[in-house]
Amino acid sequence: MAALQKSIDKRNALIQATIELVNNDGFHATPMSKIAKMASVSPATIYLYFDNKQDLVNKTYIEVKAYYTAYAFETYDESMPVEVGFEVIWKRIAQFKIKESANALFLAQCDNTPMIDEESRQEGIKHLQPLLDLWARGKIEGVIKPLSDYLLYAYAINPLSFLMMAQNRGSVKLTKLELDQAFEAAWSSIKV
Amino acid sequence: MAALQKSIDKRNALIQATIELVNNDGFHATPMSKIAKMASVSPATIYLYFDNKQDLVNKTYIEVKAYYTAYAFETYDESMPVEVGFEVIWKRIAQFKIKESANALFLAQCDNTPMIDEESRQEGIKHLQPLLDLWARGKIEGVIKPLSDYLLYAYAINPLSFLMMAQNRGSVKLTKLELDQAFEAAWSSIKV
DNA sequence: ATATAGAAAATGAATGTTCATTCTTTTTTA
DNA sequence: TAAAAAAGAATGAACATTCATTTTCTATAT
Repeated sequence: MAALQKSIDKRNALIQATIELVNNDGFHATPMSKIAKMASVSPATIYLYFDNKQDLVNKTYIEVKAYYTAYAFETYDESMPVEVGFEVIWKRIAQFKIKESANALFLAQCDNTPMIDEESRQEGIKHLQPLLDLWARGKIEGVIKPLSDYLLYAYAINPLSFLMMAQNRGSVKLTKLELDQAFEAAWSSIKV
Repeated sequence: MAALQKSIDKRNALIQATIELVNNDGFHATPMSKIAKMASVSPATIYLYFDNKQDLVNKTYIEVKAYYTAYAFETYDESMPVEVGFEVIWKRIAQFKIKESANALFLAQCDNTPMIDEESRQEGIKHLQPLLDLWARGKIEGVIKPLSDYLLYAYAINPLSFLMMAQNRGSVKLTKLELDQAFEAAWSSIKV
């Protein structure tokens, strides 16, 4: 038990170090030795937990993605009206991008580069299903425009990623007002 | 004259090879030797045209960005009404993402990773000024919502990048209809 | 027009470093 | 005390960059 606990701590430390270093320097500019040092572990120890560098980053991606989607749907309930459901999910996602910005930044980087295996990427997409179901219901009820899921995502959700990245770079500071405005813009673009 | 011409050809070949290889493998997974081979040139020759690898990718970025913005504003004229001007620019940008997808993909990758120097990134942003001016005019005339430029960009322009990347990955195929729908969504989110 | 010397451009082969991964030994755990 | 976990040092490959030569240009003298 104590041993297992210790192992989990080490694994977590490795995952955290990977996120932070990849965020700062990018995947290929991050040596295993640096990850090990930041996790207070020998380089060789990494290979007790992961097969190799690619496996480490794939598993980190999947783990962060799972955390993200759990966070996103935390307060959502399928019995909510479409409009309410969308607002609830959208605001949780926004909150995630703000409060968990390191995690969010890591996901954005993974989604925008060839650093992740296509297989792991697919794995990550599945998790958004409840949102797709909500949109399907919204289309049937005539509340949401009959657009493809990709279009809905591009206008309703993805802009948050862009804003988060800009904020993280220091180019912009998202106020409460701007966040409300962003939600309005998102809703305007997909509502009937 | 003939010599200069030859030099420009080699430089272009190097830039093209950089774009293609970085798109496929990412910056740090692209060795200089591979770039040289694709450009039919010796590795040493790269250093006659660029200081080092970072300089090569910075210059490639700035060059592609300049091409992009020239393309975007090609058919725009400041005397146009705001609504028309926006549509004209938006559609040119869409066209660029579709017809010049390799260039567009390269820019997206640069904008979403730490691979480019902050200085080169700043350099690239300036070029969008005519669009910002158009928005300023639109706000004064009460045609466009009084949102920050980052918000406007996030909802009016950036979704195109997302759609382009998804299309490039084969996840979606943008039809003429979907492009029109995308424009409608973009306009809905920023118009008063 | 042609030949040629000197400069510029280009090359392939080194160089030295960095890094992922493995090996052998030591430490910790049960 | 034996098995598991961890460590640090070693290994070998990959890579950015440089070096020593060779090739190509160009401008001038014949």
